[in-house]
Amino acid sequence: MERAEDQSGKIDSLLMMNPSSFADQIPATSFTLSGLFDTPPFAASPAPLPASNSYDIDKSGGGSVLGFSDLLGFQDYCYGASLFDLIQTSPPLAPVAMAPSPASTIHETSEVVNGPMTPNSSSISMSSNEAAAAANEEQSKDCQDIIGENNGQEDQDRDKTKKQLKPKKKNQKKEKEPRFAFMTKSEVDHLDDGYRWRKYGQKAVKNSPFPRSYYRCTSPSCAVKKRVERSSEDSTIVVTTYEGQHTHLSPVMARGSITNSLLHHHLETTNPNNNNNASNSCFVLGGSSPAPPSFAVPQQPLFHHNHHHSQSPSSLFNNNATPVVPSALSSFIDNNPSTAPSSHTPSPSLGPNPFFQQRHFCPSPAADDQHAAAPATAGGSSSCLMRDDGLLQDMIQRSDLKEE
DNA sequence: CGTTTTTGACCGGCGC
DNA sequence: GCGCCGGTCAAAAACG
Ligand SMILES: [Zn+2]
Repeated sequence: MERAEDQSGKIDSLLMMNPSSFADQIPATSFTLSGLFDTPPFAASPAPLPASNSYDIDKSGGGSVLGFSDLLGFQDYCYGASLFDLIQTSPPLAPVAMAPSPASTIHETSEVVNGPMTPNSSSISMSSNEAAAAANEEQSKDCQDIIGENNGQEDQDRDKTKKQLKPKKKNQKKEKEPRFAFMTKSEVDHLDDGYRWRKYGQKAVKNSPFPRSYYRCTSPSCAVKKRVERSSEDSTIVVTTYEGQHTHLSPVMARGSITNSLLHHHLETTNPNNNNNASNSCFVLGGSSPAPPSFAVPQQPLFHHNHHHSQSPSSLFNNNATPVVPSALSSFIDNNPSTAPSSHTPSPSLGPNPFFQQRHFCPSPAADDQHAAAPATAGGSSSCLMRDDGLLQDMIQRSDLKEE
Protein backbone atom coordinates (compact mmCIF):
# COMPACT_ATOMS: atom_id res chain seq x y z
CA MET A 1 0.00 0.00 0.00
CA GLU A 2 2.05 2.54 0.73
CA ARG A 3 3.41 2.25 -2.25
CA ALA A 4 5.81 4.37 -3.27
CA GLU A 5 5.52 7.37 -1.62
CA ASP A 6 8.82 7.43 -0.22
CA GLN A 7 10.19 5.83 -3.04
CA SER A 8 8.63 8.04 -5.30
CA GLY A 9 10.52 10.78 -3.98
CA LYS A 10 13.67 9.10 -4.51
CA ILE A 11 12.91 7.89 -7.80
CA ASP A 12 11.76 11.12 -8.87
CA SER A 13 14.91 12.58 -8.10
CA LEU A 14 16.55 10.16 -10.22
CA LEU A 15 14.25 10.87 -12.93
CA MET A 16 14.73 14.41 -12.56
CA MET A 17 18.27 13.99 -13.14
CA ASN A 18 18.02 13.37 -16.69
CA PRO A 19 14.75 13.65 -17.98
CA SER A 20 15.37 14.12 -21.44
CA SER A 21 18.03 11.89 -22.23
CA PHE A 22 17.04 8.65 -21.16
CA ALA A 23 13.72 8.82 -22.44
CA ASP A 24 14.78 8.97 -25.85
CA GLN A 25 17.43 6.66 -25.93
CA ILE A 26 17.68 4.33 -23.27
CA PRO A 27 20.47 2.60 -24.47
CA ALA A 28 20.97 -0.66 -23.22
CA THR A 29 23.64 0.64 -21.33
CA SER A 30 21.62 2.67 -19.33
CA PHE A 31 19.45 -0.04 -18.45
CA THR A 32 21.72 -2.65 -17.87
CA LEU A 33 20.01 -5.23 -16.20
CA SER A 34 21.09 -8.52 -15.69
CA GLY A 35 18.85 -11.32 -15.72
CA LEU A 36 19.30 -14.70 -14.93
CA PHE A 37 17.25 -17.51 -15.58
CA ASP A 38 18.26 -20.71 -14.59
CA THR A 39 15.21 -22.08 -14.84
CA PRO A 40 15.26 -25.48 -15.01
CA PRO A 41 13.41 -27.36 -17.33
CA PHE A 42 10.10 -27.24 -16.08
CA ALA A 43 9.82 -24.18 -14.34
CA ALA A 44 8.68 -22.02 -16.82
CA SER A 45 6.55 -19.57 -15.39
CA PRO A 46 7.11 -18.67 -12.04
CA ALA A 47 6.24 -15.36 -12.53
CA PRO A 48 3.01 -14.11 -11.84
CA LEU A 49 1.18 -11.87 -13.78
CA PRO A 50 2.25 -8.66 -14.42
CA ALA A 51 0.22 -5.83 -13.99
CA SER A 52 0.98 -2.46 -13.76
CA ASN A 53 -0.55 -0.36 -11.42
CA SER A 54 -1.88 2.70 -12.42
CA TYR A 55 -2.11 4.24 -9.22
CA ASP A 56 1.23 3.62 -8.10
CA ILE A 57 2.58 4.92 -11.09
CA ASP A 58 1.22 8.14 -10.46
CA LYS A 59 2.95 8.43 -7.41
CA SER A 60 6.00 8.87 -9.01
CA GLY A 61 8.21 6.27 -8.99
CA GLY A 62 5.59 4.19 -10.12
CA GLY A 63 6.52 4.27 -13.59
CA SER A 64 9.27 2.08 -13.08
CA VAL A 65 7.19 -0.31 -11.42
CA LEU A 66 5.47 -1.19 -14.44
CA GLY A 67 8.40 -2.74 -15.68
CA PHE A 68 8.24 -5.21 -13.06
CA SER A 69 5.13 -6.59 -13.97
CA ASP A 70 6.14 -6.92 -17.35
CA LEU A 71 9.03 -8.73 -16.36
CA LEU A 72 7.16 -11.20 -14.63
CA GLY A 73 4.84 -11.53 -17.30
CA PHE A 74 7.26 -12.08 -19.75
CA GLN A 75 8.67 -14.90 -18.12
CA ASP A 76 5.54 -16.64 -18.42
CA TYR A 77 5.27 -15.89 -21.86
CA CYS A 78 8.56 -16.96 -22.44
CA TYR A 79 8.75 -17.12 -25.96
CA GLY A 80 11.98 -16.30 -27.24
CA ALA A 81 10.70 -15.41 -30.49
CA SER A 82 8.45 -12.85 -29.31
CA LEU A 83 10.97 -11.32 -27.32
CA PHE A 84 13.20 -10.88 -29.99
CA ASP A 85 10.69 -9.67 -32.24
CA LEU A 86 9.70 -7.18 -29.86
CA ILE A 87 12.92 -5.97 -29.28
CA GLN A 88 13.78 -5.79 -32.77
CA THR A 89 10.65 -4.20 -33.54
CA SER A 90 11.29 -1.35 -31.49
CA PRO A 91 14.65 -0.46 -32.41
CA PRO A 92 14.53 2.87 -31.09
CA LEU A 93 13.61 1.84 -27.78
CA ALA A 94 15.51 -1.13 -27.22
CA PRO A 95 18.66 -1.17 -28.88
CA VAL A 96 19.83 -3.77 -26.85
CA ALA A 97 19.19 -7.11 -27.33
CA MET A 98 18.13 -8.29 -30.40
CA ALA A 99 17.94 -11.70 -30.98
CA PRO A 100 18.34 -13.15 -34.15
CA SER A 101 16.65 -16.29 -33.74
CA PRO A 102 14.17 -17.40 -31.38
CA ALA A 103 15.05 -20.88 -31.37
CA SER A 104 18.40 -20.27 -30.31
CA THR A 105 17.06 -18.30 -27.66
CA ILE A 106 15.45 -21.01 -26.11
CA HIS A 107 18.36 -23.07 -25.94
CA GLU A 108 20.35 -20.42 -24.74
CA THR A 109 18.01 -19.68 -22.19
CA SER A 110 18.04 -22.86 -20.67
CA GLU A 111 21.54 -23.69 -20.84
CA VAL A 112 23.37 -20.90 -22.01
CA VAL A 113 22.08 -18.71 -19.56
CA ASN A 114 24.62 -19.43 -17.15
CA GLY A 115 27.71 -19.93 -18.91
CA PRO A 116 28.10 -18.25 -22.09
CA MET A 117 26.74 -15.10 -21.28
CA THR A 118 28.97 -14.50 -18.65
CA PRO A 119 31.59 -12.91 -20.55
CA ASN A 120 29.82 -9.89 -21.28
CA SER A 121 27.62 -9.78 -18.50
CA SER A 122 29.15 -10.71 -15.45
CA SER A 123 26.20 -10.36 -13.44
CA ILE A 124 24.26 -12.90 -15.10
CA SER A 125 26.71 -15.48 -14.99
CA MET A 126 27.39 -14.82 -11.53
CA SER A 127 24.02 -15.01 -10.59
CA SER A 128 23.23 -18.13 -11.99
CA ASN A 129 25.26 -20.65 -10.60
CA GLU A 130 28.46 -19.65 -9.84
CA ALA A 131 27.05 -16.65 -8.74
CA ALA A 132 26.23 -18.18 -5.63
CA ALA A 133 29.65 -19.08 -5.03
CA ALA A 134 31.02 -15.96 -6.16
CA ALA A 135 28.54 -14.24 -4.32
CA ASN A 136 30.48 -14.65 -1.37
CA GLU A 137 32.34 -11.72 -1.93
CA GLU A 138 29.62 -9.59 -2.66
CA GLN A 139 26.85 -10.61 -0.81
CA SER A 140 26.24 -13.86 -1.41
CA LYS A 141 23.23 -14.17 -0.01
CA ASP A 142 22.81 -17.62 0.55
CA CYS A 143 22.67 -20.53 -1.13
CA GLN A 144 20.65 -22.79 0.45
CA ASP A 145 17.67 -23.14 -1.21
CA ILE A 146 17.71 -24.52 -4.32
CA ILE A 147 15.79 -24.30 -7.01
CA GLY A 148 13.43 -26.21 -8.26
CA GLU A 149 12.49 -26.86 -11.30
CA ASN A 150 9.57 -28.41 -12.14
CA ASN A 151 6.74 -27.06 -10.89
CA GLY A 152 5.66 -27.70 -7.84
CA GLN A 153 3.18 -25.66 -7.22
CA GLU A 154 0.97 -26.86 -5.11
CA ASP A 155 1.96 -28.06 -2.15
CA GLN A 156 2.74 -25.35 -0.38
CA ASP A 157 -0.17 -25.13 1.39
CA ARG A 158 0.69 -27.12 4.08
CA ASP A 159 -1.29 -26.12 6.77
CA LYS A 160 -0.03 -23.50 8.51
CA THR A 161 -2.37 -23.85 11.11
CA LYS A 162 0.09 -24.75 13.41
CA LYS A 163 2.52 -22.25 13.12
CA GLN A 164 5.74 -23.02 11.92
CA LEU A 165 5.65 -26.51 12.41
CA LYS A 166 4.89 -28.29 9.51
CA PRO A 167 3.07 -31.21 10.54
CA LYS A 168 2.27 -32.53 7.36
CA LYS A 169 4.27 -34.45 5.28
CA LYS A 170 7.68 -34.78 6.01
CA ASN A 171 8.58 -36.60 3.08
CA GLN A 172 8.15 -34.07 0.69
CA LYS A 173 10.12 -31.30 1.69
CA LYS A 174 8.86 -28.36 0.31
CA GLU A 175 8.60 -28.27 -3.20
CA LYS A 176 10.54 -25.88 -4.74
CA GLU A 177 8.81 -23.60 -6.82
CA PRO A 178 10.41 -21.72 -9.45
CA ARG A 179 11.87 -18.58 -8.32
CA PHE A 180 12.83 -15.58 -10.25
CA ALA A 181 14.98 -12.85 -9.13
CA PHE A 182 15.14 -9.44 -10.55
CA MET A 183 17.57 -6.78 -9.89
CA THR A 184 16.23 -3.38 -10.03
CA LYS A 185 17.93 -0.22 -9.62
CA SER A 186 15.87 1.95 -7.54
CA GLU A 187 15.77 3.41 -4.23
CA VAL A 188 12.52 2.01 -3.58
CA ASP A 189 12.57 -1.37 -2.33
CA HIS A 190 9.16 -2.39 -3.05
CA LEU A 191 8.18 -2.41 -6.60
CA ASP A 192 4.75 -2.57 -7.59
CA ASP A 193 3.87 -5.33 -9.77
CA GLY A 194 0.22 -4.83 -9.65
CA TYR A 195 -0.42 -7.31 -6.96
CA ARG A 196 -1.15 -6.71 -3.40
CA TRP A 197 1.48 -8.00 -1.03
CA ARG A 198 1.50 -8.44 2.69
CA LYS A 199 4.78 -8.37 4.44
CA TYR A 200 5.17 -11.30 6.70
CA GLY A 201 8.69 -11.07 7.81
CA GLN A 202 11.98 -9.33 7.67
CA LYS A 203 15.39 -10.68 8.42
CA ALA A 204 18.80 -9.29 8.39
CA VAL A 205 20.93 -10.49 5.61
CA LYS A 206 24.20 -11.89 6.53
CA ASN A 207 26.56 -9.78 4.72
CA SER A 208 24.48 -6.84 4.14
CA PRO A 209 23.47 -4.01 6.18
CA PHE A 210 20.18 -4.16 4.48
CA PRO A 211 17.46 -6.44 5.61
CA ARG A 212 15.49 -8.77 3.46
CA SER A 213 11.74 -8.49 3.46
CA TYR A 214 9.33 -11.30 2.84
CA TYR A 215 6.03 -10.66 1.22
CA ARG A 216 3.13 -12.83 0.39
CA CYS A 217 0.36 -12.23 -2.10
CA THR A 218 -2.78 -11.22 -0.35
CA SER A 219 -5.12 -13.04 -2.56
CA PRO A 220 -6.91 -15.74 -0.79
CA SER A 221 -5.85 -18.68 -2.68
CA CYS A 222 -2.69 -17.38 -4.00
CA ALA A 223 0.46 -18.45 -2.35
CA VAL A 224 2.94 -16.46 -4.26
CA LYS A 225 5.77 -15.09 -2.27
CA LYS A 226 8.18 -12.36 -2.90
CA ARG A 227 11.42 -11.57 -1.27
CA VAL A 228 13.02 -8.19 -1.50
CA GLU A 229 16.46 -7.18 -0.53
CA ARG A 230 18.98 -4.59 -1.36
CA SER A 231 22.43 -5.12 -2.50
CA SER A 232 24.79 -4.65 0.26
CA GLU A 233 26.96 -2.43 -1.66
CA ASP A 234 24.70 -0.63 -3.89
CA SER A 235 21.86 0.53 -2.06
CA THR A 236 20.44 1.51 -5.30
CA ILE A 237 19.98 -1.99 -6.38
CA VAL A 238 17.12 -4.00 -5.21
CA VAL A 239 16.81 -7.66 -5.71
CA THR A 240 13.35 -9.01 -5.86
CA THR A 241 12.72 -12.68 -5.94
CA TYR A 242 9.36 -14.06 -6.83
CA GLU A 243 8.30 -17.47 -5.89
CA GLY A 244 5.31 -19.24 -7.33
CA GLN A 245 2.65 -18.16 -9.64
CA HIS A 246 -0.39 -16.13 -9.03
CA THR A 247 -3.62 -17.85 -9.39
CA HIS A 248 -5.43 -14.75 -10.18
CA LEU A 249 -5.02 -11.69 -12.17
CA SER A 250 -3.65 -8.71 -10.69
CA PRO A 251 -6.06 -6.69 -8.82
CA VAL A 252 -5.32 -3.81 -10.81
CA MET A 253 -5.94 -5.30 -13.99
CA ALA A 254 -8.99 -4.04 -15.24
CA ARG A 255 -8.55 -5.16 -18.50
CA GLY A 256 -5.56 -6.24 -20.01
CA SER A 257 -4.28 -9.54 -20.14
CA ILE A 258 -2.37 -11.25 -22.62
CA THR A 259 -1.81 -14.75 -23.36
CA ASN A 260 1.21 -16.21 -24.59
CA SER A 261 0.19 -16.40 -28.06
CA LEU A 262 -1.44 -13.21 -28.07
CA LEU A 263 1.47 -11.76 -26.63
CA HIS A 264 3.47 -12.54 -29.52
CA HIS A 265 1.19 -11.06 -31.89
CA HIS A 266 0.46 -8.17 -29.91
CA LEU A 267 3.86 -7.45 -29.19
CA GLU A 268 4.73 -7.30 -32.68
CA THR A 269 1.84 -5.34 -33.46
CA THR A 270 2.27 -3.20 -30.66
CA ASN A 271 5.64 -2.23 -31.32
CA PRO A 272 4.77 -0.09 -34.10
CA ASN A 273 2.41 1.61 -32.02
CA ASN A 274 4.83 2.13 -29.45
CA ASN A 275 6.67 4.45 -31.42
CA ASN A 276 4.15 7.02 -31.20
CA ASN A 277 2.41 6.54 -28.11
CA ALA A 278 4.60 4.66 -26.13
CA SER A 279 2.98 1.59 -25.64
CA ASN A 280 4.35 -0.89 -23.54
CA SER A 281 6.32 -3.64 -24.58
CA CYS A 282 6.83 -6.69 -22.80
CA PHE A 283 9.59 -8.98 -22.92
CA VAL A 284 9.18 -12.42 -22.40
CA LEU A 285 11.92 -14.29 -21.70
CA GLY A 286 13.17 -17.19 -20.66
CA GLY A 287 10.96 -19.40 -21.76
CA SER A 288 11.27 -20.82 -24.65
CA SER A 289 8.79 -22.03 -26.72
CA PRO A 290 6.48 -24.46 -25.50
CA ALA A 291 7.78 -27.16 -27.42
CA PRO A 292 10.93 -27.63 -25.73
CA PRO A 293 10.51 -29.20 -22.55
CA SER A 294 12.81 -27.03 -20.99
CA PHE A 295 10.81 -24.12 -20.61
CA ALA A 296 7.46 -25.25 -21.27
CA VAL A 297 5.04 -23.55 -19.27
CA PRO A 298 2.67 -25.66 -17.51
CA GLN A 299 -0.22 -23.82 -18.33
CA GLN A 300 -0.56 -20.86 -16.71
CA PRO A 301 -2.49 -18.18 -17.80
CA LEU A 302 -0.43 -15.39 -18.10
CA PHE A 303 -1.92 -12.27 -17.97
CA HIS A 304 -0.19 -9.29 -18.63
CA HIS A 305 -1.60 -6.09 -18.52
CA ASN A 306 -0.47 -2.79 -18.09
CA HIS A 307 -2.34 0.12 -17.32
CA HIS A 308 -1.05 3.11 -18.46
CA HIS A 309 -1.73 6.14 -16.98
CA SER A 310 -0.01 8.55 -18.75
CA GLN A 311 0.54 11.08 -16.50
CA SER A 312 3.35 10.99 -14.56
CA PRO A 313 5.39 13.94 -14.54
CA SER A 314 8.12 12.20 -15.88
CA SER A 315 5.99 10.21 -17.91
CA LEU A 316 8.76 9.48 -20.06
CA PHE A 317 10.34 7.31 -17.75
CA ASN A 318 7.47 5.84 -16.30
CA ASN A 319 5.85 4.95 -19.36
CA ASN A 320 8.68 4.13 -21.31
CA ALA A 321 11.30 2.91 -19.43
CA THR A 322 11.31 -0.21 -17.90
CA PRO A 323 14.20 -2.17 -18.52
CA VAL A 324 14.09 -5.69 -17.99
CA VAL A 325 16.15 -8.41 -19.04
CA PRO A 326 15.13 -11.85 -19.29
CA SER A 327 17.54 -14.50 -19.12
CA ALA A 328 17.02 -15.35 -22.55
CA LEU A 329 17.64 -11.97 -23.54
CA SER A 330 20.60 -11.76 -21.65
CA SER A 331 21.97 -14.57 -23.38
CA PHE A 332 21.25 -13.07 -26.54
CA ILE A 333 22.72 -10.02 -25.64
CA ASP A 334 25.72 -11.59 -24.61
CA ASN A 335 25.91 -13.25 -27.78
CA ASN A 336 25.66 -10.14 -29.59
CA PRO A 337 28.07 -7.93 -28.17
CA SER A 338 27.50 -5.37 -30.59
CA THR A 339 24.10 -4.94 -29.61
CA ALA A 340 24.58 -5.02 -26.14
CA PRO A 341 26.74 -2.66 -24.64
CA SER A 342 26.37 -4.40 -21.63
CA SER A 343 29.50 -4.06 -20.21
CA HIS A 344 29.08 -1.19 -18.40
CA THR A 345 26.56 -1.19 -16.20
CA PRO A 346 26.17 -1.16 -13.06
CA SER A 347 28.36 0.46 -11.30
CA PRO A 348 27.76 1.22 -7.98
CA SER A 349 27.69 4.56 -8.62
CA LEU A 350 25.38 5.11 -11.22
CA GLY A 351 27.18 7.97 -12.24
CA PRO A 352 27.85 6.87 -15.61
CA ASN A 353 24.46 6.54 -16.75
CA PRO A 354 22.12 9.18 -16.46
CA PHE A 355 19.39 6.92 -17.05
CA PHE A 356 19.74 4.75 -14.24
CA GLN A 357 16.69 6.10 -12.99
CA GLN A 358 14.89 3.45 -14.55
CA ARG A 359 15.35 0.27 -13.08
CA HIS A 360 17.40 -2.52 -13.98
CA PHE A 361 16.00 -5.81 -13.61
CA CYS A 362 17.75 -8.90 -13.48
CA PRO A 363 15.66 -11.80 -13.66
CA SER A 364 17.25 -14.75 -12.50
CA PRO A 365 16.14 -18.11 -12.38
CA ALA A 366 16.32 -18.72 -9.04
CA ALA A 367 17.02 -21.98 -9.63
CA ASP A 368 20.22 -22.50 -8.32
CA ASP A 369 20.20 -20.06 -5.89
CA GLN A 370 17.95 -17.84 -4.71
CA HIS A 371 20.12 -15.19 -4.65
CA ALA A 372 20.63 -15.34 -7.98
CA ALA A 373 20.81 -11.89 -7.95
CA ALA A 374 24.22 -11.33 -7.97
CA PRO A 375 25.40 -8.10 -7.28
CA ALA A 376 24.34 -6.08 -9.91
CA THR A 377 27.40 -4.42 -9.85
CA ALA A 378 29.02 -7.15 -11.34
CA GLY A 379 27.92 -6.35 -14.56
CA GLY A 380 24.87 -6.09 -16.12
CA SER A 381 24.82 -8.25 -18.75
CA SER A 382 22.26 -7.17 -20.83
CA SER A 383 19.76 -4.75 -20.74
CA CYS A 384 16.63 -4.30 -22.37
CA LEU A 385 14.08 -1.94 -22.05
CA MET A 386 10.57 -2.16 -21.88
CA ARG A 387 7.98 0.23 -22.22
CA ASP A 388 4.65 -0.07 -20.95
CA ASP A 389 1.81 1.72 -21.91
CA GLY A 390 -1.00 -0.45 -22.18
CA LEU A 391 -1.26 -1.11 -25.69
CA LEU A 392 -0.41 -4.60 -25.38
CA GLN A 393 -3.11 -5.54 -23.30
CA ASP A 394 -5.37 -8.05 -24.43
CA MET A 395 -7.95 -9.62 -22.67
CA ILE A 396 -7.72 -13.04 -22.31
CA GLN A 397 -9.30 -14.96 -19.91
CA ARG A 398 -8.06 -18.08 -18.88
CA SER A 399 -9.10 -19.73 -16.09
CA ASP A 400 -6.87 -22.17 -15.99
CA LEU A 401 -4.53 -22.39 -13.66
CA LYS A 402 -4.81 -24.37 -11.13
CA GLU A 403 -2.15 -24.84 -9.17
CA GLU A 404 -2.26 -24.80 -5.92
C1' DC B 1 -12.78 -1.03 11.93
C1' DG B 2 -10.17 -3.76 8.64
C1' DT B 3 -5.92 -4.40 6.87
C1' DT B 4 -0.96 -4.27 6.74
C1' DT B 5 3.45 -3.73 9.09
C1' DT B 6 6.37 -4.60 12.76
C1' DT B 7 8.96 -7.65 15.41
C1' DG B 8 10.56 -11.47 18.28
C1' DA B 9 10.23 -16.24 18.58
C1' DC B 10 10.36 -20.46 16.50
C1' DC B 11 11.04 -24.17 13.04
C1' DG B 12 13.56 -27.17 9.94
C1' DG B 13 17.68 -27.93 7.37
C1' DC B 14 22.53 -27.97 7.18
C1' DG B 15 27.30 -28.13 8.64
C1' DC B 16 30.33 -29.26 12.02
C1' DG C 1 23.91 -33.03 19.30
C1' DC C 2 24.65 -28.18 18.78
C1' DG C 3 24.77 -23.95 16.57
C1' DC C 4 24.05 -21.27 12.53
C1' DC C 5 20.76 -19.57 9.33
C1' DG C 6 17.10 -18.67 6.34
C1' DG C 7 12.35 -18.58 6.42
C1' DT C 8 7.79 -18.27 8.67
C1' DC C 9 4.27 -17.37 12.20
C1' DA C 10 1.63 -14.60 14.93
C1' DA C 11 0.64 -10.96 18.39
C1' DA C 12 0.70 -6.30 18.76
C1' DA C 13 1.14 -1.95 16.63
C1' DA C 14 0.49 1.13 12.98
C1' DC C 15 -2.23 2.84 9.22
C1' DG C 16 -6.15 4.18 6.27
ZN1 LIG D 1 -1.32 -13.73 -6.15
